[in-house]
Amino acid sequence: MVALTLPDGQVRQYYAAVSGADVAADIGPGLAKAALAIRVNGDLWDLSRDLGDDADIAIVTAKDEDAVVLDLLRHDAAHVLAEAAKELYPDIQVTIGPAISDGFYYDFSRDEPFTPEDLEAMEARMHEIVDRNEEVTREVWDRDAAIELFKSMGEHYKAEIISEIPGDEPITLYRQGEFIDLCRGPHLPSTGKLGHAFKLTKLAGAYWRGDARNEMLQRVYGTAWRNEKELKAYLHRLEEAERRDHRRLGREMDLFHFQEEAAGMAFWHPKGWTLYRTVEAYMRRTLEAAGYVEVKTPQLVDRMLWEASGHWEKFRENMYTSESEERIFALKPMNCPCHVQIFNQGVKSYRELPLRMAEFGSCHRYEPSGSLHGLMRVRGFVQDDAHIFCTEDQINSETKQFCELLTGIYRDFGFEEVQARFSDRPEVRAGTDETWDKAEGALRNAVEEAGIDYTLNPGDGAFYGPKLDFELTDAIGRQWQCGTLQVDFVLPERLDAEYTGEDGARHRPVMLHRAILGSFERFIGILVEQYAGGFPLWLAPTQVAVTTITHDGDAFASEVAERLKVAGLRVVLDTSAEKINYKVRLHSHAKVPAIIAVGKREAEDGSVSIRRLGSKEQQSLALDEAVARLSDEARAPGT
RNA sequence: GCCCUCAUAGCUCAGGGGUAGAGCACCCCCUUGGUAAGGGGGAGGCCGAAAGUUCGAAUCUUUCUGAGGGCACCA
Repeated sequence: MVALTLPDGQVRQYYAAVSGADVAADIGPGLAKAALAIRVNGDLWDLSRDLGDDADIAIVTAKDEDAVVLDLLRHDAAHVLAEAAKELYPDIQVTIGPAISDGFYYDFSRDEPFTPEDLEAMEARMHEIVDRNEEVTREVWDRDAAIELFKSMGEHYKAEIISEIPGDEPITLYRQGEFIDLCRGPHLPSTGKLGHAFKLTKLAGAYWRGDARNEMLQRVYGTAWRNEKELKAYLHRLEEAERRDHRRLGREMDLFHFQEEAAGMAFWHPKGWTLYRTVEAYMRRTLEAAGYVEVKTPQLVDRMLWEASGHWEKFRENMYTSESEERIFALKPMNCPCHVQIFNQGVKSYRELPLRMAEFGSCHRYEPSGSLHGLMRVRGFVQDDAHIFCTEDQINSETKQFCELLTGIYRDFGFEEVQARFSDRPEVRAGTDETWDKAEGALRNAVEEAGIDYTLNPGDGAFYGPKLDFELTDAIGRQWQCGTLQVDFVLPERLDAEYTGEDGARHRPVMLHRAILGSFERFIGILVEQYAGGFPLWLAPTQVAVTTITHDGDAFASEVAERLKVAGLRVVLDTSAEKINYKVRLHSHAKVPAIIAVGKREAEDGSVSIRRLGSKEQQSLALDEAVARLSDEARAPGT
């Protein structure tokens, strides 16, 4: 006899073996129809599986927790895709096909590449398979028999996967129609349950087992949802992301461009550079207020220094080099060794610590061509870098201060949500356990006291010290890793940094490597996407457009523009012979936050009509009042 | 770096073995119109680069470069 306890506490007793489907049917025909899977003592099972023992159970339907249902659905979609692919191209090998966020993929091995037409054909076949409503059955196989089966089908990848499944795990195969696949499950009871709210989205290459030394497989990506409405919402989300794409907006708003001759390095246009300088000025001000000193170090440094710092050995492949006077120089990929050189000038006393040394350091790194991505991944960039030289005892307070500085800065840029990832000691590391204890404890305390949510990343610290990585969340929920704080015991040693302590003896300082924006390029890319180009007044490259309705307003418009400029605002004056409708449209497209229109009326009474970006409303104000309000709003944080 | 796709005017794109086309943007003229496109005219391209096939290549082939989507990488 089996006793099954439902979520509401009700206990059902069965004398014969029952499956989840049986129980659902027993409870009611509606549930039987809606049932997708069953939860058995917390684990998700197929409906067809026999429930052997007493258990707490819950029938899973489409109404259940999003993540669970969507995962089931997407995993099934991957199987249906594989079935479709096998039907259409019998010569291919299937490998793996998991559910991922927003969808699923399946990796295939095939000599001939898939074409976009193949993608359409596979999608069409998937819909057919759903309509066939094939029953999905679970089978437990003997390991060797399963390996033989897949080998006989020419599915060598599958055979390889089976042979690596731990011995104590059962080998389960799922059959739907003619298609049989190795899978942990669970699956929906039949292919019809998938429904039609899915779409194949893209073709891509992917290495077998994610290793670049292996064969490149062909990956087919798709998205799958419970219903058409959700699918549409998802596609809409993609459009929204595309609308915000900084590469597109960068061109449309005339902020920057890239070209072949300098792949991965931005050409900043006047408007983009204005934005850049605004961000830079803000950072300079904020860092100075936080007790940093700013420095500037050389771009091109002899390899001797990189050898001493250890970069030459570890990162040489990614460094640009140049030769002259029979010496090899490298464009700096980081600023830290140079900062230590400044620290090392003269004799440092403990009284000078913590020494917070900042640089807007222009760095170059050779990034693989395939990884370049607009401003987000570039080869030439400027870090908002700084190194804090301090004692071990100061790690705690410096970290805490840093966390506060960072959240304040993110907030000023409109990012409220910050998450941290805390990476502690790796297996192979420098420094004593005692020092690591101290450093880890300091970082963890600080991030907690700063009220930042954090997750643990055990063993992922740098060999020279633990670190905190900071992620901010943007307006459409995407996360970007920008800030970092790394404790370093090694570099001061390698480059022989020291200070005289209270005891008169020489000591090694600890170095905290830290950045908040990460790189200006990337951060500005994120800002563009965050605001979809519609910047708050203080950041907008052009803050006010002064437009005229008729030429009667030209003289007054010039006066208005001049007044605004004197008040420190970035203004364009548009006295062209276009109609006001056209001008409003033009400057709205340019995402100018404030459009002022002046005509005869305004010229006569010395007022202006202001229209804010995104609003259809106009506000009529006296010129003085308008200048005061706009310049007040345009004031950058900290000024 | 690897796989797939792409590269035609400033932008978005059409065309396609017989030396190029639209809309917007740009310039000029007319229009002075009260809040998201008034009208007319003009200028603008060696069709990403190189080689090959061909009587003839923007079009076909190959290589290269760059871009897009992934994978790998990301001190």
